Amino acid sequence: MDVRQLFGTNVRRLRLEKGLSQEEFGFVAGIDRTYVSGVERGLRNPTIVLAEKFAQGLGVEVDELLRRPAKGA
Amino acid sequence: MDVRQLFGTNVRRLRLEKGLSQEEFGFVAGIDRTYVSGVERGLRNPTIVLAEKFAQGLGVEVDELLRRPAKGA
DNA sequence: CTGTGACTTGAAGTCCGTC
DNA sequence: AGACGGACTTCAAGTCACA
Repeated sequence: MDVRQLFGTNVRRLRLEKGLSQEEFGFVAGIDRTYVSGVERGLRNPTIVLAEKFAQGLGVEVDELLRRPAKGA
Repeated sequence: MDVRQLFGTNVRRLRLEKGLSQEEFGFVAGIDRTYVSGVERGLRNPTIVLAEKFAQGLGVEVDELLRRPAKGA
């Protein structure tokens, strides 16, 4: 699994859990909505600084967004 | 603590634990020695794809490099 | 062996709009 | 609400010489 895909999947999951649209999330996180879209689809390769911006907007730690889903869960 | 500093500190710690010089690590990870230097000092803002390259070279998961040191340890 | 400044090229990141 | 396109500016990627 590609890191970008992994990152995007985690972002989407957490964003949905918070019941936010891409636009709303982009607004609170201070990130362009088209960029959010690209990231969630694994098309973008964000920097670690941007990654933290995503994390803060989602209320989680950065490393959580790069964590591989636990198999046994 | 800035993410870049955090990332760099983790990289340096892990690299030292493996007893590698920046040059040696750069070689195994396929990253320029000066780039490694810049990252370890928190001057660079690597992308998540680069971050994974660092992780692979160090034999750890990506999220580990962005993990904040546990206070109670 | 490492730090550092400088440099070119490519991609990150933003903004516009459309479907 | 979200996918997707183009054009644009900024900055990261990657490498060098030198301390």
